[in-house]
Amino acid sequence: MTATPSATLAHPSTLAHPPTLTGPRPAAARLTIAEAAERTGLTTHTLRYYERDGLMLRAVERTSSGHRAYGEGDLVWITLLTCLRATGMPIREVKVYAELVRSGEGNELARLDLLQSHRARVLAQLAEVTSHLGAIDNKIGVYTAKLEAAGLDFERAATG
Amino acid sequence: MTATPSATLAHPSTLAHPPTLTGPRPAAARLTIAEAAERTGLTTHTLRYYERDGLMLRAVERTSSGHRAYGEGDLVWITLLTCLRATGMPIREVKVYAELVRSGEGNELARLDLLQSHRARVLAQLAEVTSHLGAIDNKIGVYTAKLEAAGLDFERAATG
DNA sequence: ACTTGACTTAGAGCATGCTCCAAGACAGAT
DNA sequence: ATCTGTCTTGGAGCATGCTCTAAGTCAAGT
Repeated sequence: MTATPSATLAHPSTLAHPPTLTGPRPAAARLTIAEAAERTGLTTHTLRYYERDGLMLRAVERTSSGHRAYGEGDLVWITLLTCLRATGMPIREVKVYAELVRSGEGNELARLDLLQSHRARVLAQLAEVTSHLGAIDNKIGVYTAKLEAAGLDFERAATG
Repeated sequence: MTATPSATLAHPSTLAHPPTLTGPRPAAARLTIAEAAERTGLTTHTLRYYERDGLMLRAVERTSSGHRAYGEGDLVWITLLTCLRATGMPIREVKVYAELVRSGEGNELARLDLLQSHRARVLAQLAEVTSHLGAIDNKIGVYTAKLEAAGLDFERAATG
Protein backbone atom coordinates (compact mmCIF):
# COMPACT_ATOMS: atom_id res chain seq x y z
CA MET A 1 0.00 0.00 0.00
CA THR A 2 2.84 2.42 -0.72
CA ALA A 3 3.02 4.90 -3.54
CA THR A 4 3.90 3.31 -6.83
CA PRO A 5 5.85 5.47 -9.29
CA SER A 6 3.91 5.88 -12.49
CA ALA A 7 4.29 7.88 -15.66
CA THR A 8 0.55 8.42 -15.76
CA LEU A 9 -2.00 8.47 -13.00
CA ALA A 10 -2.29 5.36 -10.85
CA HIS A 11 -5.25 4.40 -8.75
CA PRO A 12 -5.94 7.52 -6.67
CA SER A 13 -6.35 5.98 -3.26
CA THR A 14 -3.00 4.21 -3.58
CA LEU A 15 -1.10 7.45 -4.14
CA ALA A 16 0.85 9.01 -1.31
CA HIS A 17 2.14 11.76 -3.55
CA PRO A 18 0.44 13.43 -6.46
CA PRO A 19 1.67 12.12 -9.78
CA THR A 20 2.94 14.24 -12.63
CA LEU A 21 0.05 15.33 -14.75
CA THR A 22 -0.05 16.49 -18.32
CA GLY A 23 -3.40 18.22 -17.79
CA PRO A 24 -3.92 21.83 -16.68
CA ARG A 25 -4.59 21.00 -13.03
CA PRO A 26 -2.11 21.50 -10.23
CA ALA A 27 -1.05 18.55 -8.13
CA ALA A 28 -3.72 17.63 -5.59
CA ALA A 29 -5.37 14.68 -3.90
CA ARG A 30 -7.53 12.61 -6.22
CA LEU A 31 -10.51 10.52 -5.28
CA THR A 32 -12.01 7.42 -6.82
CA ILE A 33 -15.61 7.66 -7.91
CA ALA A 34 -16.67 5.73 -4.82
CA GLU A 35 -14.87 8.20 -2.60
CA ALA A 36 -16.33 11.13 -4.48
CA ALA A 37 -19.75 9.58 -4.08
CA GLU A 38 -19.27 9.26 -0.36
CA ARG A 39 -18.06 12.86 0.01
CA THR A 40 -20.84 14.35 -2.09
CA GLY A 41 -23.70 12.16 -0.95
CA LEU A 42 -24.46 11.15 -4.53
CA THR A 43 -24.21 7.63 -5.90
CA THR A 44 -21.49 6.57 -8.34
CA HIS A 45 -24.28 6.06 -10.86
CA THR A 46 -25.37 9.65 -10.47
CA LEU A 47 -21.81 10.97 -10.73
CA ARG A 48 -21.31 9.14 -14.03
CA TYR A 49 -24.72 10.25 -15.21
CA TYR A 50 -23.96 13.90 -14.45
CA GLU A 51 -20.70 13.70 -16.34
CA ARG A 52 -22.27 11.95 -19.31
CA ASP A 53 -25.06 14.49 -19.33
CA GLY A 54 -22.74 17.47 -19.51
CA LEU A 55 -23.21 18.84 -16.03
CA MET A 56 -19.52 18.80 -15.19
CA LEU A 57 -17.29 21.66 -16.25
CA ARG A 58 -14.96 19.27 -18.01
CA ALA A 59 -14.43 15.53 -18.23
CA VAL A 60 -13.15 14.18 -14.95
CA GLU A 61 -9.50 13.15 -15.06
CA ARG A 62 -8.58 9.50 -15.47
CA THR A 63 -5.95 7.23 -14.03
CA SER A 64 -3.73 5.16 -16.30
CA SER A 65 -6.30 2.41 -16.11
CA GLY A 66 -9.15 4.66 -17.15
CA HIS A 67 -10.72 5.10 -13.74
CA ARG A 68 -12.08 8.52 -12.84
CA ALA A 69 -9.93 10.62 -10.51
CA TYR A 70 -11.89 13.43 -8.88
CA GLY A 71 -9.98 16.53 -7.85
CA GLU A 72 -10.84 19.24 -5.37
CA GLY A 73 -12.30 21.44 -8.08
CA ASP A 74 -14.61 18.67 -9.18
CA LEU A 75 -15.91 18.26 -5.67
CA VAL A 76 -16.52 21.99 -5.27
CA TRP A 77 -18.42 22.03 -8.52
CA ILE A 78 -20.47 18.97 -7.58
CA THR A 79 -21.35 20.71 -4.33
CA LEU A 80 -22.72 23.63 -6.29
CA LEU A 81 -24.61 21.25 -8.57
CA THR A 82 -26.13 19.70 -5.48
CA CYS A 83 -27.28 23.10 -4.25
CA LEU A 84 -28.92 23.84 -7.54
CA ARG A 85 -30.54 20.43 -7.86
CA ALA A 86 -31.68 20.35 -4.22
CA THR A 87 -33.43 23.66 -4.72
CA GLY A 88 -35.26 22.25 -7.69
CA MET A 89 -33.32 23.51 -10.67
CA PRO A 90 -33.96 21.09 -13.55
CA ILE A 91 -30.93 19.32 -14.97
CA ARG A 92 -31.52 21.03 -18.29
CA GLU A 93 -30.95 24.40 -16.66
CA VAL A 94 -27.99 23.28 -14.58
CA LYS A 95 -26.50 22.29 -17.92
CA VAL A 96 -27.01 25.80 -19.23
CA TYR A 97 -25.24 27.20 -16.20
CA ALA A 98 -22.38 24.74 -16.66
CA GLU A 99 -22.04 25.82 -20.27
CA LEU A 100 -21.83 29.45 -19.23
CA VAL A 101 -19.12 28.74 -16.69
CA ARG A 102 -17.32 26.48 -19.14
CA SER A 103 -17.21 29.13 -21.81
CA GLY A 104 -15.05 31.30 -19.61
CA GLU A 105 -15.22 34.87 -18.40
CA GLY A 106 -17.38 37.53 -19.97
CA ASN A 107 -20.83 36.10 -19.33
CA GLU A 108 -21.06 36.81 -15.62
CA LEU A 109 -24.24 38.79 -16.19
CA ALA A 110 -25.91 35.81 -17.83
CA ARG A 111 -24.86 33.57 -14.94
CA LEU A 112 -26.16 36.11 -12.45
CA ASP A 113 -29.48 36.33 -14.29
CA LEU A 114 -29.84 32.58 -14.26
CA LEU A 115 -29.06 32.33 -10.56
CA GLN A 116 -31.30 35.22 -9.65
CA SER A 117 -34.31 33.94 -11.51
CA HIS A 118 -33.74 30.58 -9.93
CA ARG A 119 -33.58 32.28 -6.57
CA ALA A 120 -36.88 34.01 -7.23
CA ARG A 121 -38.52 30.72 -8.13
CA VAL A 122 -37.16 29.07 -5.02
CA LEU A 123 -38.45 31.88 -2.83
CA ALA A 124 -41.87 31.62 -4.47
CA GLN A 125 -41.90 27.90 -3.92
CA LEU A 126 -40.83 28.27 -0.30
CA ALA A 127 -43.69 30.69 0.23
CA GLU A 128 -46.14 28.33 -1.41
CA VAL A 129 -45.02 25.34 0.59
CA THR A 130 -45.06 27.35 3.79
CA SER A 131 -48.57 28.52 3.11
CA HIS A 132 -49.81 25.02 2.34
CA LEU A 133 -48.03 23.80 5.42
CA GLY A 134 -50.10 26.29 7.40
CA ALA A 135 -53.26 24.64 6.14
CA ILE A 136 -51.90 21.25 7.15
CA ASP A 137 -51.01 22.62 10.56
CA ASN A 138 -54.63 23.69 10.98
CA LYS A 139 -55.74 20.18 10.15
CA ILE A 140 -53.27 18.84 12.67
CA GLY A 141 -54.70 21.25 15.20
CA VAL A 142 -58.21 19.96 14.55
CA TYR A 143 -57.23 16.33 15.08
CA THR A 144 -55.15 17.20 18.12
CA ALA A 145 -58.07 19.02 19.71
CA LYS A 146 -60.40 16.17 18.85
CA LEU A 147 -58.10 13.62 20.40
CA GLU A 148 -57.48 15.76 23.44
CA ALA A 149 -61.19 16.11 24.00
CA ALA A 150 -61.57 12.36 23.61
CA GLY A 151 -58.67 11.88 26.01
CA LEU A 152 -60.35 14.11 28.59
CA ASP A 153 -63.62 12.22 28.16
CA PHE A 154 -61.73 9.02 28.68
CA GLU A 155 -60.05 10.35 31.79
CA ARG A 156 -63.32 11.67 33.16
CA ALA A 157 -64.93 8.33 32.49
CA ALA A 158 -62.05 6.48 34.09
CA THR A 159 -61.84 8.81 37.04
CA GLY A 160 -65.48 9.43 37.74
CA MET B 1 -80.95 28.13 -20.44
CA THR B 2 -83.57 27.60 -17.75
CA ALA B 3 -83.72 24.73 -15.34
CA THR B 4 -85.01 21.56 -16.91
CA PRO B 5 -86.98 19.25 -14.65
CA SER B 6 -85.32 15.90 -14.44
CA ALA B 7 -85.77 12.76 -12.42
CA THR B 8 -82.01 12.45 -12.16
CA LEU B 9 -79.24 14.99 -12.34
CA ALA B 10 -79.06 17.21 -15.40
CA HIS B 11 -76.02 19.05 -16.60
CA PRO B 12 -74.88 20.94 -13.49
CA SER B 13 -74.25 24.34 -15.00
CA THR B 14 -77.74 24.40 -16.50
CA LEU B 15 -79.43 23.95 -13.14
CA ALA B 16 -81.02 26.93 -11.42
CA HIS B 17 -82.20 24.76 -8.55
CA PRO B 18 -80.59 21.68 -7.10
CA PRO B 19 -82.24 18.50 -8.29
CA THR B 20 -83.57 15.81 -6.06
CA LEU B 21 -80.84 13.37 -5.27
CA THR B 22 -81.02 9.81 -4.13
CA GLY B 23 -77.50 9.98 -2.70
CA PRO B 24 -76.55 10.94 0.85
CA ARG B 25 -75.58 14.51 -0.01
CA PRO B 26 -77.70 17.53 0.77
CA ALA B 27 -78.82 19.77 -2.05
CA ALA B 28 -75.99 22.04 -3.19
CA ALA B 29 -74.46 23.63 -6.27
CA ARG B 30 -72.73 21.16 -8.56
CA LEU B 31 -69.87 21.85 -10.90
CA THR B 32 -68.82 20.24 -14.14
CA ILE B 33 -65.33 18.81 -14.26
CA ALA B 34 -64.19 21.84 -16.25
CA GLU B 35 -65.52 24.17 -13.58
CA ALA B 36 -63.98 22.10 -10.83
CA ALA B 37 -60.68 22.22 -12.69
CA GLU B 38 -60.86 25.98 -12.91
CA ARG B 39 -61.68 26.36 -9.21
CA THR B 40 -58.97 23.99 -8.04
CA GLY B 41 -56.24 24.89 -10.48
CA LEU B 42 -55.91 21.28 -11.60
CA THR B 43 -56.63 20.02 -15.08
CA THR B 44 -59.65 17.88 -15.92
CA HIS B 45 -57.18 15.11 -16.74
CA THR B 46 -55.71 15.32 -13.26
CA LEU B 47 -59.13 15.37 -11.61
CA ARG B 48 -60.11 12.17 -13.41
CA TYR B 49 -56.73 10.65 -12.63
CA TYR B 50 -57.08 11.40 -8.92
CA GLU B 51 -60.51 9.82 -8.84
CA ARG B 52 -59.37 6.75 -10.76
CA ASP B 53 -56.37 6.41 -8.49
CA GLY B 54 -58.44 6.40 -5.31
CA LEU B 55 -57.50 9.80 -3.98
CA MET B 56 -61.08 10.98 -3.64
CA LEU B 57 -63.12 10.08 -0.60
CA ARG B 58 -65.82 8.60 -2.79
CA ALA B 59 -66.72 8.49 -6.44
CA VAL B 60 -67.81 11.91 -7.62
CA GLU B 61 -71.51 12.16 -8.31
CA ARG B 62 -72.80 11.88 -11.87
CA THR B 63 -75.50 13.60 -13.87
CA SER B 64 -78.09 11.58 -15.75
CA SER B 65 -75.79 11.60 -18.74
CA GLY B 66 -72.86 10.25 -16.77
CA HIS B 67 -70.94 13.50 -16.43
CA ARG B 68 -69.18 14.21 -13.15
CA ALA B 69 -70.91 16.70 -10.84
CA TYR B 70 -68.56 18.08 -8.19
CA GLY B 71 -70.07 19.22 -4.92
CA GLU B 72 -68.72 21.54 -2.26
CA GLY B 73 -67.34 18.67 -0.24
CA ASP B 74 -65.41 17.41 -3.23
CA LEU B 75 -63.82 20.81 -3.71
CA VAL B 76 -62.84 21.06 -0.07
CA TRP B 77 -61.25 17.64 -0.24
CA ILE B 78 -59.41 18.46 -3.46
CA THR B 79 -58.07 21.57 -1.78
CA LEU B 80 -56.64 19.44 0.98
CA LEU B 81 -55.19 17.04 -1.60
CA THR B 82 -53.55 20.01 -3.25
CA CYS B 83 -51.97 21.08 0.03
CA LEU B 84 -50.59 17.61 0.59
CA ARG B 85 -49.33 17.22 -2.97
CA ALA B 86 -47.86 20.72 -3.12
CA THR B 87 -45.87 20.01 0.01
CA GLY B 88 -44.46 16.91 -1.60
CA MET B 89 -46.54 14.09 -0.20
CA PRO B 90 -46.41 11.22 -2.69
CA ILE B 91 -49.71 10.12 -4.18
CA ARG B 92 -49.27 6.71 -2.58
CA GLU B 93 -49.38 8.33 0.84
CA VAL B 94 -52.22 10.69 0.01
CA LYS B 95 -54.11 7.54 -0.85
CA VAL B 96 -53.40 6.11 2.58
CA TYR B 97 -54.74 9.27 4.17
CA ALA B 98 -57.84 9.13 1.98
CA GLU B 99 -58.41 5.54 3.05
CA LEU B 100 -58.19 6.53 6.70
CA VAL B 101 -60.71 9.33 6.28
CA ARG B 102 -62.92 7.09 4.17
CA SER B 103 -63.04 4.39 6.78
CA GLY B 104 -64.79 6.76 9.17
CA GLU B 105 -64.16 7.87 12.71
CA GLY B 106 -61.93 6.06 15.14
CA ASN B 107 -58.58 6.39 13.41
CA GLU B 108 -57.94 10.05 14.15
CA LEU B 109 -54.66 9.13 15.80
CA ALA B 110 -53.44 7.42 12.66
CA ARG B 111 -54.41 10.44 10.57
CA LEU B 112 -52.65 12.73 13.00
CA ASP B 113 -49.52 10.58 12.90
CA LEU B 114 -49.50 10.65 9.13
CA LEU B 115 -49.95 14.41 8.98
CA GLN B 116 -47.37 15.05 11.66
CA SER B 117 -44.69 12.95 10.10
CA HIS B 118 -45.41 14.63 6.79
CA ARG B 119 -45.10 17.97 8.54
CA ALA B 120 -41.73 16.96 9.96
CA ARG B 121 -40.49 15.98 6.53
CA VAL B 122 -41.70 19.24 5.04
CA LEU B 123 -39.96 21.26 7.74
CA ALA B 124 -36.76 19.32 7.13
CA GLN B 125 -37.01 19.95 3.45
CA LEU B 126 -37.71 23.64 3.95
CA ALA B 127 -34.60 23.86 6.11
CA GLU B 128 -32.53 22.06 3.52
CA VAL B 129 -33.72 24.21 0.66
CA THR B 130 -33.21 27.34 2.72
CA SER B 131 -29.69 26.32 3.53
CA HIS B 132 -28.83 25.52 -0.08
CA LEU B 133 -30.43 28.78 -1.08
CA GLY B 134 -27.97 30.51 1.21
CA ALA B 135 -25.10 28.99 -0.74
CA ILE B 136 -26.66 30.19 -3.96
CA ASP B 137 -27.09 33.65 -2.46
CA ASN B 138 -23.37 33.69 -1.76
CA LYS B 139 -22.68 32.83 -5.35
CA ILE B 140 -25.00 35.61 -6.44
CA GLY B 141 -23.12 37.96 -4.14
CA VAL B 142 -19.83 37.01 -5.76
CA TYR B 143 -21.09 37.69 -9.26
CA THR B 144 -22.78 40.90 -8.19
CA ALA B 145 -19.57 42.17 -6.62
CA LYS B 146 -17.60 41.15 -9.69
CA LEU B 147 -19.97 42.95 -12.01
CA GLU B 148 -20.12 46.00 -9.79
CA ALA B 149 -16.35 46.19 -9.81
CA ALA B 150 -16.35 45.83 -13.58
CA GLY B 151 -19.04 48.50 -13.80
CA LEU B 152 -16.91 50.90 -11.76
CA ASP B 153 -13.93 50.15 -13.97
CA PHE B 154 -16.08 50.82 -16.98
CA GLU B 155 -17.33 54.11 -15.55
CA ARG B 156 -13.81 55.17 -14.61
CA ALA B 157 -12.59 54.33 -18.09
CA ALA B 158 -15.49 56.19 -19.69
CA THR B 159 -15.15 59.20 -17.41
CA GLY B 160 -11.36 59.48 -17.20
C1' DA C 1 -81.74 15.74 -38.67
C1' DC C 2 -77.43 17.42 -37.95
C1' DT C 3 -73.69 19.94 -35.88
C1' DT C 4 -71.25 21.43 -31.96
C1' DG C 5 -69.05 21.02 -27.81
C1' DA C 6 -68.34 19.17 -23.41
C1' DC C 7 -68.13 15.20 -21.53
C1' DT C 8 -67.04 9.75 -20.96
C1' DT C 9 -63.63 5.59 -20.96
C1' DA C 10 -59.43 2.59 -21.12
C1' DG C 11 -55.19 2.83 -22.07
C1' DA C 12 -51.00 4.67 -24.22
C1' DG C 13 -47.34 8.08 -23.98
C1' DC C 14 -44.18 11.23 -21.96
C1' DA C 15 -40.83 14.10 -19.06
C1' DT C 16 -37.72 13.82 -15.36
C1' DG C 17 -34.11 11.84 -12.95
C1' DC C 18 -32.12 8.59 -11.74
C1' DT C 19 -30.90 3.38 -11.18
C1' DC C 20 -29.35 -0.72 -12.69
C1' DC C 21 -27.38 -4.36 -15.85
C1' DA C 22 -24.09 -7.01 -18.62
C1' DA C 23 -19.78 -7.57 -20.34
C1' DG C 24 -15.30 -6.43 -19.88
C1' DA C 25 -10.70 -4.18 -18.12
C1' DC C 26 -7.36 -3.95 -14.77
C1' DA C 27 -4.57 -3.78 -10.21
C1' DG C 28 -3.21 -6.10 -6.24
C1' DA C 29 -3.18 -10.28 -3.33
C1' DT C 30 -2.40 -15.27 -2.93
C1' DA D 1 -1.91 -17.84 -13.01
C1' DT D 2 -6.09 -16.79 -11.02
C1' DC D 3 -9.14 -14.65 -7.88
C1' DT D 4 -11.25 -10.49 -5.97
C1' DG D 5 -12.81 -6.05 -6.05
C1' DT D 6 -13.45 -1.74 -8.23
C1' DC D 7 -13.76 0.29 -11.92
C1' DT D 8 -15.30 1.04 -17.20
C1' DT D 9 -19.08 1.44 -21.01
C1' DG D 10 -23.57 1.78 -23.58
C1' DG D 11 -27.88 1.12 -23.01
C1' DA D 12 -32.01 -0.65 -20.77
C1' DG D 13 -35.32 -0.14 -17.02
C1' DC D 14 -37.98 2.10 -13.61
C1' DA D 15 -40.73 5.23 -10.38
C1' DT D 16 -43.50 9.23 -10.31
C1' DG D 17 -47.04 11.99 -11.89
C1' DC D 18 -49.21 13.45 -14.90
C1' DT D 19 -50.84 14.27 -19.99
C1' DC D 20 -52.85 12.99 -23.98
C1' DT D 21 -55.43 10.09 -27.54
C1' DA D 22 -59.21 7.69 -29.69
C1' DA D 23 -63.62 6.38 -29.99
C1' DG D 24 -67.90 7.18 -28.36
C1' DT D 25 -72.14 9.44 -25.65
C1' DC D 26 -75.14 13.00 -24.95
C1' DA D 27 -77.82 17.41 -24.87
C1' DA D 28 -78.61 21.67 -26.73
C1' DG D 29 -78.72 24.82 -30.71
C1' DT D 30 -80.04 25.69 -35.82
